[in-house]
Amino acid sequence: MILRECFLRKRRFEAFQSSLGITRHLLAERLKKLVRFGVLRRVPYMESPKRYEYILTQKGLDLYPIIMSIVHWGNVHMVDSRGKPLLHEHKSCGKMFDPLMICSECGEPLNAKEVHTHPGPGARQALPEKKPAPSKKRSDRAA
Amino acid sequence: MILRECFLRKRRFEAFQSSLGITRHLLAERLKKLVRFGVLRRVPYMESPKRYEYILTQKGLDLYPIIMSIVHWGNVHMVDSRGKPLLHEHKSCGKMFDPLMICSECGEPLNAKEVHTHPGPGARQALPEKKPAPSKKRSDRAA
DNA sequence: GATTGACAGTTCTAAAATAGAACTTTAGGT
DNA sequence: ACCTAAAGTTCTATTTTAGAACTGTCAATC
Repeated sequence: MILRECFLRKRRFEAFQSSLGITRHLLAERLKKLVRFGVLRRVPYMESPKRYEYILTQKGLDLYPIIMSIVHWGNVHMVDSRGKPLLHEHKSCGKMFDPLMICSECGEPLNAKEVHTHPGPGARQALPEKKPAPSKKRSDRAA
Repeated sequence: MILRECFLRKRRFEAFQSSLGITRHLLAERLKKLVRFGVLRRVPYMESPKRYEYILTQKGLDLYPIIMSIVHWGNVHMVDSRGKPLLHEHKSCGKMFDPLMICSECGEPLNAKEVHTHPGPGARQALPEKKPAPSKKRSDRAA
């Protein structure tokens, strides 16, 4: 939710706090974490008293498709009779739009059933089993 | 993470538990919640002893773009030298791909700076202020 | 010149949520 | 008889979060 607000151009502590209703304590922690993760940058906008604002790094900006798809899901599945809570306008083409996820190779819209997943080179290994010895099988016992 | 596993075709309690390492208690709660929210359906696959599996509803399947974009973000920003943890193959075109989010109207890839957000008809009203009475101003006190 | 208000936090305690581990139930296998 | 599998439940200990008040620095106001 903090990130959603960031994409809505909110940048300051009080702004996040009042629009989210989150506790100040938690907000402070989350902001620290987001900065530590490199998603936000804490930049001073005023000296004495020192005041900071939080702005998205590139790593943070790259979260945009995630936020967009969440908002879109909400627009489809969490609506009441009144309609969508949030509309998006594409400045480049001037129209109200929905985000659409496509295949980078063929351009077709993606759906779960058409996709197969493979472990990549950076796949993390299966965790070392809690029961590493399947040695309980009688056949293994003797060995 | 439970949902990610769902999209990887995991459906059963033990399967989620062992691949996520989540506590069984928490897993049971989360699954209940996801069923309550209409994202998963709990369907018996065996009578006596009753055994259930959890499968995505349409509402759940519609979360796909969210999961995809999270995985993609991870592939870009959480990699070590080895490379991507997870690869996607598009069955329709046969190629390895990345998900790409575009504007439904003009087809151009989306980026945060090109989008303007408007409150829609279903926007929730601003919360009733905690300090509804700015009556602390002396001028109001007397009244 | 004392008070008020904005802003960005910090500090407390009480109330959830989660971790970690063992236990339960129904049934098949050996 | 004992073991295993599956899908949970139950328990205590630890962590997080909620909720509210407090701090410090400045500017503006009374």
